[in-house]
Amino acid sequence: MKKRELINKLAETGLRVTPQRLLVYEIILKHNNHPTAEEIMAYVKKKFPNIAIGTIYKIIDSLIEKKLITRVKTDKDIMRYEAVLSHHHHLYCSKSDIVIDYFNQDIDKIVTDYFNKNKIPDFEIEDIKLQIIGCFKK
Amino acid sequence: MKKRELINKLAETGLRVTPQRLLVYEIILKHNNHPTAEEIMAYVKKKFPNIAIGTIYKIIDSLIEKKLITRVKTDKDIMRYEAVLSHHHHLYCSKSDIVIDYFNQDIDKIVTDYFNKNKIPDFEIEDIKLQIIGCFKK
DNA sequence: GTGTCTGCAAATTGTTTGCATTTTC
DNA sequence: GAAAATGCAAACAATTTGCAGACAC
Repeated sequence: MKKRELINKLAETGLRVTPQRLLVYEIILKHNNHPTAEEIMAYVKKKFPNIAIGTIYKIIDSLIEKKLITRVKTDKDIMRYEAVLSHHHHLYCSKSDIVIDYFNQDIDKIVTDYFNKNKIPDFEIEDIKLQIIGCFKK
Repeated sequence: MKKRELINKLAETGLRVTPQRLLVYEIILKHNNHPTAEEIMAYVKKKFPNIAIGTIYKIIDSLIEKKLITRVKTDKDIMRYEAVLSHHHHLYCSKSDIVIDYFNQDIDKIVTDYFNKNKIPDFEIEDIKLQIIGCFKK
């Protein structure tokens, strides 16, 4: 995605396009390791050494509110973030805290079809994500 | 589950059966709302007014280590806990921080069969859980 | 120029740690 | 009696808040 597009996406939401906010958005979008707030901070600091961690959190909150990014839940007690692109699942490494994106439209369809035929009583499904826990073979 | 069984389960793990630990285990087991540490604390305090929050965390850690309970992460940055019974999934309410257990062996089988036939390259699957996000119809 | 955003520091929240005392086995 | 668990307080880590000055629109 070009920088111009990012700027437009930000502007569309009504958020002001500040260089810090743009950079944070860019990092979360391009970094495919689901960075934590501290990791984002470290990157931003290279360009803006005076950035405050509070500002990072405020920017993150504003992006979540405008649905440009989402939180990722891991077992550990730290939040990670990702930019929502297309629908996907997560591979969780049971040995480390690593989370990898997993795209698979076949399984999406299988699961969606199943729940279309078999509704959960009194519950309106908005989204279904798979947490695939395991480990990487070396 | 009878109290006697709980005591046995605890004793089997090698953990010492103290009244505080037994009570915490009982609460997590019977409370089906995935209580937080603070919620557990509030319950335990009725019987042991001097209980310390640090003790609650130590007990929780010991139960997790012995695999009697597991962590559940929600959108908010708070840990919740549950006693692992049989394999199940979670319904996440998108409006509140509520998490409900969801048991369904049909979908378990469908998903497992799929991944038995379609392996993920370089990844050894240990478990698959569905995060079903949506909201409850009133 | 107005209202939003940043940077800074202090406050808050959830969790962990160290140690003396008590309890389980 | 030895090892482990509790209670308490202090430490820590992640996140939030309040506010003055700076910046986007």
